[in-house]
Amino acid sequence: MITRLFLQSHRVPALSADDSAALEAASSGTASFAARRIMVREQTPLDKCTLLLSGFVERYKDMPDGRRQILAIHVPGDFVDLHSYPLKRLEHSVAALTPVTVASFPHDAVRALTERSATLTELLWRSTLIDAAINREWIVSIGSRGAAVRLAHLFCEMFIRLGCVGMTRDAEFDLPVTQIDLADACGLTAVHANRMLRQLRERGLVEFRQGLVQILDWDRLRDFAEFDPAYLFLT
Amino acid sequence: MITRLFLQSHRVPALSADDSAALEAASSGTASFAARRIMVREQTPLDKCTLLLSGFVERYKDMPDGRRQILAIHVPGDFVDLHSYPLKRLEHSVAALTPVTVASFPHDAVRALTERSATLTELLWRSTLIDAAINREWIVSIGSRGAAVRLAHLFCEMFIRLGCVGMTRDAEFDLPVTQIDLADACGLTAVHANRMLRQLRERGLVEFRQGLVQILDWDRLRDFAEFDPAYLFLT
DNA sequence: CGATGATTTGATGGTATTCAAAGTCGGTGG
DNA sequence: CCACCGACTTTGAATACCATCAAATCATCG
Repeated sequence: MITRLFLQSHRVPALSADDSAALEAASSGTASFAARRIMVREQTPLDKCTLLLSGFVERYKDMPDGRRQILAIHVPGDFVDLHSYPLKRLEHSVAALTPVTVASFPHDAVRALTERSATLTELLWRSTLIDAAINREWIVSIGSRGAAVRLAHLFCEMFIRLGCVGMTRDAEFDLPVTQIDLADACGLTAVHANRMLRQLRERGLVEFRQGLVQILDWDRLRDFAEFDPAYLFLT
Repeated sequence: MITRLFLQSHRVPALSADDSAALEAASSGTASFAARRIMVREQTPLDKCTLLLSGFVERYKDMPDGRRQILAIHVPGDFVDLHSYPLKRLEHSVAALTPVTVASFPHDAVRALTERSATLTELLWRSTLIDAAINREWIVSIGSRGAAVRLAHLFCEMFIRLGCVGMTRDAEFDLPVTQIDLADACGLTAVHANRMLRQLRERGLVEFRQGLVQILDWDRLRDFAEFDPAYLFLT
């Protein structure tokens, strides 16, 4: 059941057995990547999409001056580059944050799915648009929230998204990234991210160390981060 | 020909006469909105999509503290909220920047289009994903470019996008927004945006006043803004 | 156990925000 | 037609926030 986590995180109420089987069968196989390995380089023509089965993946853009902006962090069950089907190439790169396993879905097979079922089409399309909604929430975060709030918001988002695929334990979860990664995602320097993380810890909101996030007070963290999960479209 | 500008800006090489006619016929009619009118309020259930025929539209989110983050600026030919078809509601609001005319496409009609043609499906899907790619470029801009560069980049983007629909004149174009809007789009205060606009003018790159953008030196502006139109997927 | 990459801390400077006020522009009504 | 009004633009001064530079400490791993 390669597509189990994908369907689980999208709370699909009713997908016919037929559609479900067709989606599962559309995969052409699985693959693995080592941690920190570049999986897709920007502008490379693509002919298949990648469903993340295990591990964490980032989408990012490198800037001419050496800066790096992370655009998305993907968790198991995410269709990392489903948008390559209509676009044929990506304008950003994709890399593994940890060792990962993925399933491949050839563009031809995706097209066949869309010809077969409008419901499947809507599900897949919807999945790419939830990614876009997350992109927009990051615009809000980076554009109009302070540094500490940005980090807190990211932790809230990951807590909810990982919870959907059963990857949280009570009030903690693994987020196997460095402070540099957090900084690159939030549009901060690593130094400043470090100071803000300390502040979040000292305020008793959330603690991050070595890829482990411990939520100290969910209610206060949520309020501090102005976090409203509506943009994740879980309902 | 309601869909003329949409098809023009997406450089569709070959859409069958049938598909083209079906798309055109999917519209349920047109409507108008006054400038600064809210067209869609966030979280309202939607049953139709909106194609912008004339005028400018913004997508934005209001923050609890009164700040406002603009997420996208739409020009004629843009399917402003096509993503409401798979999502059923929007996590942001939509408002007219100028007087606008739009064409409506009921979700049912869009679904019928996807059942009818995989090529049309791909075209519509692709259109929503180009919006997402623009969202991501804004993340890059806001997250890792300085204020003046952000503004310059936005002017470059609008110049190219408006050029696609024939709304530029030589080296100038109308961008009927206020400095406050520019600031809200770029994650700046209006005061700082004003200072940076002066800097851009004094550097001889681009001049903005009263909704008119005049490009003083395109090559230098493009370089200054680190602008690469690849993310617009025009080819 | 050195080497490498990540985290932490300090000092300093630059960028952008905030607060305040004056100036400009269009539009409206007397 | 002109005075007035509100919204936008522009400027100044003080401050806050975040970046930069530098160096020390801490992990982790070959």
